[in-house]
Amino acid sequence: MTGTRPLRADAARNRELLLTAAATEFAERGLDASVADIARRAGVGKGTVFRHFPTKEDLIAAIVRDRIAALTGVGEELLRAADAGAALLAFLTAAAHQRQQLDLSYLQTATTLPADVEALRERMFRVIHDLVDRARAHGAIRDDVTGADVALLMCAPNYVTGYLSDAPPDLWQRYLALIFDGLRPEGAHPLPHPPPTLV
Amino acid sequence: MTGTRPLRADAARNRELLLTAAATEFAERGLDASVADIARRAGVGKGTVFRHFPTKEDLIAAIVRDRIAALTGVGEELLRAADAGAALLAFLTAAAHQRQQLDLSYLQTATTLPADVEALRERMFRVIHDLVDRARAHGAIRDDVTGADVALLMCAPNYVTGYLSDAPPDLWQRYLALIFDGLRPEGAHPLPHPPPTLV
DNA sequence: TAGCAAGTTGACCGCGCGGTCCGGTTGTCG
DNA sequence: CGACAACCGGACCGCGCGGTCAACTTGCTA
Repeated sequence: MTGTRPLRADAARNRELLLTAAATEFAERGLDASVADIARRAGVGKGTVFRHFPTKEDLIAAIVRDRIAALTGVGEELLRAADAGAALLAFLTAAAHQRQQLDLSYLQTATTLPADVEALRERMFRVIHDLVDRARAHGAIRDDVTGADVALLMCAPNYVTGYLSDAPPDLWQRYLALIFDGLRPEGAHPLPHPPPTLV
Repeated sequence: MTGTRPLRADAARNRELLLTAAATEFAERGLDASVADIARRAGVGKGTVFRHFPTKEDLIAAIVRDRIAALTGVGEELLRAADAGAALLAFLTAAAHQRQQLDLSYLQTATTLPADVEALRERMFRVIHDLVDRARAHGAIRDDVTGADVALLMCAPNYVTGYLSDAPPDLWQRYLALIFDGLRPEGAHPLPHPPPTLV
C-alpha cells in the first residue's frame, strides 16, 4: 500500500515537533497563527514546515485528524456504558476538554475537506447520533433532540467562555451543565424549528 | 458642545451608504471583510471610507454602537413588561434576531474599546442583569443563573447555527429555545463552577 | 456667480502572510 | 568510509490587506 519508505530520524523528530508546536500555537492564537511562528516555536526553518505539510491546510488537517479520531474513539467506548445519559454527558465533556473548538471551526472554515477527514467527521457524527439515540431511549434526554442538535451544541461551552479575556480554565463546565440541562426531559418546552440535517 | 458644523449633503449621504454597506458586508463575510469591498459596495472610493472613519475599527465601532444601543433600548422597554420570564426570552430573541454575533465577537476581539462603546456595553450588561434578576424573582429561571451567564450564552444560538453552510435563517430559534429550557428551574441540576464576573 | 473649504478619488506605501527554491547539511546504506 | 539521496533553512516572491496623500471635484455661502 504505502510504498513510501520510513522517514529519516531527524525528519520524523521534526515532524513531531511541528505537530505539537502547531497544536499549541493554534490553541493560543486560533487558526490564524502564522506558519512562521509555528516554525519558530518548533525550532525549525519555515521551509521544513512546507516540506512536511505542503499547505497550511494540510498541517491543520493532520492535527484535526488526530483530535477527531481520539474523540470518536472515546465516543465508541462510551456506547458500551451502562448509563446512556451519563455516557452522552461524558462524551460532551471529553469534546470540550480538548481544544475542540479548533476542530469544528476548521470543519466549517475549510472550503473542501480532504477525503479522509470527511470520512472521520462522518464517523464522529454517527457516534454522536448513536449516543443521542441511546440516551433518548433511556429517557435521559428529551424526545425532540437529535444527534445533529448535539453536534452543533457540542462546542458552544468553549465558544461561550472564549468571550472572557481571562476565563478560568474550567468555566466551560458550567455552561456544558447548563446546556445539558436544556437537553433533559424535565421542563422541556416544544422547540420552534425542525432540526437540521448535517451535511 | 459639538463645535463641528454639519456634514455637507453628499458627505452625509455617503456616510449613510457606507454604514449600511459595511453592515451587510460584515454580516456576510464577518469582520474580516476588506475595506475595499465595503467601499465598492457603497459605490465610493476607498479614501472616502477613511475620511469618515479614520480606522477600520472606527467603522466597526460605529455600527456596534447602533446595535448595542438599539438592543439596550429593547431591554429597558422589556423591564416594564408584566411577565418577567417572557421578557427575558423576548430580549434574547431580539438579541439573536439582529446579527448580534458580530457585535460581541468585536467586543471580544478589539484590544481596547472606545470609551463610549465601553459605556454602552456596561449599560447593556446592567439591563441584562436586571432582566435576569426579575425573571429569577418571578421563578421563571433557576436560582443559580446570573446575568453574566445569560450575557455569555446570549449569542450562542447564532454561533451554533453558523457551523452549517446553508442553515435555515430561523434555525437559531431552535437553539435559543433549547438553551432557555436549560435556564428554567424544572429539572435543574447543580452547576459545577461558580459564575464569572464580567470585565 | 465666484471662490474656497470640504469632500472625493485611486494610485501608492509598508507589512505580513502563504508558499517556493536552491545551496548547504546530514542521516543512511552498500 | 564514501557518496548519494533525503532533508534543512532562510532568502525570496506575489498578493491582499489597512492606511496615506496629493490632485481633482463639488456643495455651500457671501
